[in-house]
Amino acid sequence: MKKIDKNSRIPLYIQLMEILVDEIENHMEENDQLPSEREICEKYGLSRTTVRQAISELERDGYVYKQHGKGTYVAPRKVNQNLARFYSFTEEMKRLGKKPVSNVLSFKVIEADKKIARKMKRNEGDPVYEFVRLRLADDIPMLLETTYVPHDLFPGIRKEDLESMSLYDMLRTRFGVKPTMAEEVFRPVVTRDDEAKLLQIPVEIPSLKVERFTYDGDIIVEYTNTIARGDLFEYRVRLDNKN
Amino acid sequence: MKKIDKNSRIPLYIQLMEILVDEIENHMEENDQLPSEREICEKYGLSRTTVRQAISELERDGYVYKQHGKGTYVAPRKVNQNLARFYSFTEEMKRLGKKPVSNVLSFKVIEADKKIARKMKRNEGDPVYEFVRLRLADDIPMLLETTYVPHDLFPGIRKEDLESMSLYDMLRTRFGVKPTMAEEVFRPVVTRDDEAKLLQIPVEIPSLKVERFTYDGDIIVEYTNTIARGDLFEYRVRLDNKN
DNA sequence: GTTTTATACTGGTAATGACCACATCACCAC
DNA sequence: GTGGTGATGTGGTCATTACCAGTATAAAAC
Repeated sequence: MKKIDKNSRIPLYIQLMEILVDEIENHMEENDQLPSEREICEKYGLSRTTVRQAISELERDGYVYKQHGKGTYVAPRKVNQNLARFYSFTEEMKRLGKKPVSNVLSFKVIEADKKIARKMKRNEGDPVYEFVRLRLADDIPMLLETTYVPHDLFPGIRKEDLESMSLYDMLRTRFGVKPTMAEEVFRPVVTRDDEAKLLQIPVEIPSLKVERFTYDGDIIVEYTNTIARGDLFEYRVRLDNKN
Repeated sequence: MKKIDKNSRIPLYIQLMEILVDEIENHMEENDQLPSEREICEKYGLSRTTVRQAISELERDGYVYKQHGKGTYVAPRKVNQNLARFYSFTEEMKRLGKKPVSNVLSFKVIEADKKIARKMKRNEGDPVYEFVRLRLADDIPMLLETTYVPHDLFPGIRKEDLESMSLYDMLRTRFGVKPTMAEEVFRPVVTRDDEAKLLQIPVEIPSLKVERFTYDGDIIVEYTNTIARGDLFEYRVRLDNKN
C-alpha cells in the first residue's frame, strides 16, 4: 500500500488524490463504492478535512460522485471523443482504428496581419507559418484546418514534417514543447463553396467552425481555424456537476 | 447589509455565496478585489472554513479568481458558455446579468417511443414528461429545448413549476436529486422553418443541435434536445493536457 | 543610493471536534 | 403485511486553532 509522506512538500490532499486515482484506475470498476471518508482517514492517518478536500477535488475532476447518506462511487468512464481532455486529430483517429492522413494544401511563412496578431497576442508583422491541411481518416475528408504558428519560436519547420507526423508530436520531439492547455471556440456556420468542395460535401450541409488556441504556459504556440464537416463530426463532452 | 441567518436550514456558505454574488454583480467591476477571507469572517460572523467553502464554490462557478498572497478578485465576465462545468441556462444567464425566461410551449405526459426509450435507457411505453421550452435572455430567444423526464421518478411536475424555476433547481428542492454528470453531443444542423420562426432567425443561419443526457448516478434523469441559434451562441471549452 | 530584513498582509494546508441530514435495515407494534 | 422507530453508517456543515507560503512594503543595513 502506498503511504502518505507527511514531511513531503507536496500537500497531503494531493498525495491522497494520487493514491486514490491510482486505486480507481487500476483496481476498481465504474460505480464501485469507495471506502467511507472516515475509513480513509483511519487508513492513511489523515484528518477528515484533508480527506474531504481530496475527494472533493476528485469529484470536480470527474473521477467520483457522491451520494449523501450512501457513499462515494467511481464515476462512469468517459465515452468517445471527450473535449475535457486535450485533443489531437492524429491520435484520436488512431484510437478509433482509422488511418489519419494530412494533406498539406499550402505552406508558407507570412507576416501576421492585424487579426492574426491579435488572436495570437503578438505584434503585427511578426513572421508566422501559415499552413492549410486537409485531414482525412480512411481517405474520407474530415477537417479543413488553417494553422498559424509563430516562426521565431519554432524555426525550420518544413512542409514534409507536417505530412509525416502530428503537429504536437513535432513540437514535442523537435522543440521540447508540450502544450499545457488549449481553448476551443466553436460555432455552426454555412459551408463555403471552396470548403464544401474540399470536404466533398454539398454546401447545404452546415459545418462546425472551430477556433483553437494552444498554449504553452501563457504563450500561444498555435492558432488554428478548423472547418469540420457537420455530417460526420460530432462533438461529445462530459460535464461534471460542481457543487 | 444583508445578514446571515444562522437558524435557516439553508447552509451558511450558500447564504454567503448569494450575498457575495449579489455584491459582485451589483457593486463591483471586473478584477476588483474582494475583502480578504478574514475580513469576511469578521463581517458576517463566520468561520474561515465556511468563508473559504463559499469562495471556493464561487471560484468553480467562475465568479472570482484567487491569487496566493495577494487576494481574491472578481473574474472577467465571459460571454461564452464554458463546457467544462455543469451548465444551467438559468444560472448562466443570471451570471451574465441577463434575465432568463422560460416559455413553456407544450407540456404533456407521453409514453416513451422506441427512440426515447433507447436514449433514456428505459422501456418502450414508460410514461415520460415531454415539454418544449423556448428559453429567452433579456427577451431574446436563445434556445429551443425539448426535454424528456421519467414520470415515475418525478411525479407531480406541473407546467407552472417550469416557468418559475430551473429544472435543476426543481429536481433538487422538490425531489432531492442533484445530477452528478451530464453528457452533451452536438452538431451543426440546418435550421428548420418552425425552429427559425420561434428563434426569430432566418433559416439560412445554421443552428447547433445539442443532445444532453443528465445523470444522477447511473440513472438518466433528463434527456434534452436543444436547438441553439448559431449566430448568438458560441461554445467555448478549455482543454487540459493530461500528460 | 541600493540591498537586505522585518513584518504584516494575503490565501493554502491541516487537525480536531461537534453536530446535522440522509439511507438502510432490523425490530416491534399494529 | 404495514407502518413506525431507533440504531448505525454515510456524506454535509461548521467553528476553532495553528501554521505554511506567497506578496508587498517599509524600515534597517550597507
